[in-house]
Amino acid sequence: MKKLVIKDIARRAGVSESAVSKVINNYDDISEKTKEKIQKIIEKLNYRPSKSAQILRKGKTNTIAFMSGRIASHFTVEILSAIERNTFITGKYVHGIIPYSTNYEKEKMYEIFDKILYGRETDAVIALAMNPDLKIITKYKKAKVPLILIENDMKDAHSVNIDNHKAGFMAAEYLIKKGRKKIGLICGGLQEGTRFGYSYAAEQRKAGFEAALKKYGIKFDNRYLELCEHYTIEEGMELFENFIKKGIKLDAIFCASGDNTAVGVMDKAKKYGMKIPNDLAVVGFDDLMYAAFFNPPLTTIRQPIDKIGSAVLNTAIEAIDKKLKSFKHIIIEPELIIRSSA
Amino acid sequence: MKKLVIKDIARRAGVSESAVSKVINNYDDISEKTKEKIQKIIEKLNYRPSKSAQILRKGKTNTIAFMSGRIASHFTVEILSAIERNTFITGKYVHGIIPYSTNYEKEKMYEIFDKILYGRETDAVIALAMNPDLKIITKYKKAKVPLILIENDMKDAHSVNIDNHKAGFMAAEYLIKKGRKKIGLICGGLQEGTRFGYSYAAEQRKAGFEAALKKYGIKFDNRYLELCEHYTIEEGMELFENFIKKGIKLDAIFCASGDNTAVGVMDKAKKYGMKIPNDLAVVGFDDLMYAAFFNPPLTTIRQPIDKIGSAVLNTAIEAIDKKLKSFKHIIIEPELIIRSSA
DNA sequence: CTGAAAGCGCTTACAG
DNA sequence: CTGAAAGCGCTTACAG
Repeated sequence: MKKLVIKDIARRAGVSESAVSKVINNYDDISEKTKEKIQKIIEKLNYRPSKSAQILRKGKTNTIAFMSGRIASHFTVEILSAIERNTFITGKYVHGIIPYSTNYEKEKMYEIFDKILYGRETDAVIALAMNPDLKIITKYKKAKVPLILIENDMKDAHSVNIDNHKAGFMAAEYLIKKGRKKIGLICGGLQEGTRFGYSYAAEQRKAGFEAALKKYGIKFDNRYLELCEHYTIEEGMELFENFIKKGIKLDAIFCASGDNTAVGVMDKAKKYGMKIPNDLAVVGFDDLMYAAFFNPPLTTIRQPIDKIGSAVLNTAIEAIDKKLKSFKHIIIEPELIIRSSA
Repeated sequence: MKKLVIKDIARRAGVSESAVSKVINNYDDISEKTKEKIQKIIEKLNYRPSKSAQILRKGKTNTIAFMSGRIASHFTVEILSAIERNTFITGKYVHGIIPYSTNYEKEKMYEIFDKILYGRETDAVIALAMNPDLKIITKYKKAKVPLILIENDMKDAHSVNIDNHKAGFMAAEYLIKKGRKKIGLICGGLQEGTRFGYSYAAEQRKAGFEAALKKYGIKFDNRYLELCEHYTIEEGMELFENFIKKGIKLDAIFCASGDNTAVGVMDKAKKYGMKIPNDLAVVGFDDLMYAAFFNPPLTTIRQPIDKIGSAVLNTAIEAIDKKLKSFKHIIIEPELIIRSSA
């Protein structure tokens, strides 16, 4: 089966390739009659223009990169899916979102940033929980390739975040008002040198958490902090045991690192004979779709995923279309979802 | 910032574009000396070849399509992620897997199949739980674009499946041996006309389920069957209530439609005051990463996702490299994971 | 080992 | 309104 090219259509229709191209691209400097004739042949032969040829010629890929540590993370997926839903709504970049995962490796992250930029692979980049240095930001700015950060905020790039400070504050304040005194914090992205590096969002959550403690006159004991790296259920279990090993008896834990961690914490705490929330109150982060079905149902901070998704995609589209004079920094309100775990 | 092209590199190195191309493509008919000189300049200027130009010229996209109803489904994600992990292992098609979602619409599915094929968008297509007609299969075969089906099986396409018949059998037999007599079945993909259409995998699961019943002399009452369409937790709740409404009192339910359904069923059953597993045993399907943390922990059929992922990717790669003389039909063993819900 | 030339399949000014 | 021509940025025979 020979591949169909524009010349084949032109020949059969008895017109020029330009004419066919005009039909493909919906230009209007073409007569209705010719247009119809060409359309019929295109449909009959099921012709579609070669994507790569179009990209090469137009210099526009109609494609947006979505970078994350890995797509398998359920939070990542919910974000990606929200973006996808919004492509259907706007009709733009449908099937044009390409996932790139850094495998949580910093080097790979830089490689991908470079590859996309210099290889002109996509029209824009959406980066979830990525913490590139200023050099990357500047390169993208200079090359005028829009970069939209989620869970990060830098002056010379667009960004969409929830109010992480407020989220941390809300969680802590809720626990304090419930009478909890010894509140542990599990948080990722607080240390530069590690595999997972620094996260702006995490820092904000911690700051908000501490602000609430301070407001109510509670001093934050640094031993009440455990650092998260992998964001898995298993790590939540380990981290809970770290508190035990340190001989610390908490009456609450705020898992700023996400619901996965909270699931692990609850599971392990129960194995130590603790009742949740009586002996230990647990608050998660994200509100995964399963949060209401864990044992007990998880109290958590909801990230309004769909709002984030639409803000991100719209910003990307506007930036690609050069409708943005300056960098957008969108803040979305988090929400405390109260269930049974706290 | 002017975009760097091969000519720039050639000029700076004082060589021809061909020479640069040879370095990019790792050809060896070039002297070490020239090669090094060119490499240095490429590195210094951070040059990357234009992907679309390469694709256009080489006729190979280095890209594989991954089709599914939507990527947001957690099962889909786990499969996609397994494929992704395997791209890192093989070093092939890294960041070359492009998700296409049909939004569960049959028409969109056909549109995507055509678009990919005629627009030469990818080198191969992996289709999860898609049920295209013979015409599509034949078109792909003729065009020699490899098509790998997951959760479906057709003569003229590659496929990777678990043994769904056995899975259905295992689930039913386990419940019967536990003394359950009135076993309900929730299953998707059994009806052509609907939005979600027919699924080969679902049919097999049901057949296996019925085979076990038959073996133990239990007659399957058709009122014990509820049809699933959306595979969500909420639908699981509804479907459970359908049994109640029909006045049917079951002592077990096998959710062949997946763990999500099982979660919904358990939740609603508890609201009706039933104890799980005492009053109602529930078996799910998939073994999602959260399955052990629901209330109670879910007994379920595990799909060995990573095995599926590597089988799928390897088949795709082999097929693209034309190493396959005939269509591969890979069957992977399912596994019954016993926890507390049954 | 090196490079000039053709061409992949389109789109875009431009002339008519 | 129509079409001839140039060119997007590469790679691939091929001649030397």
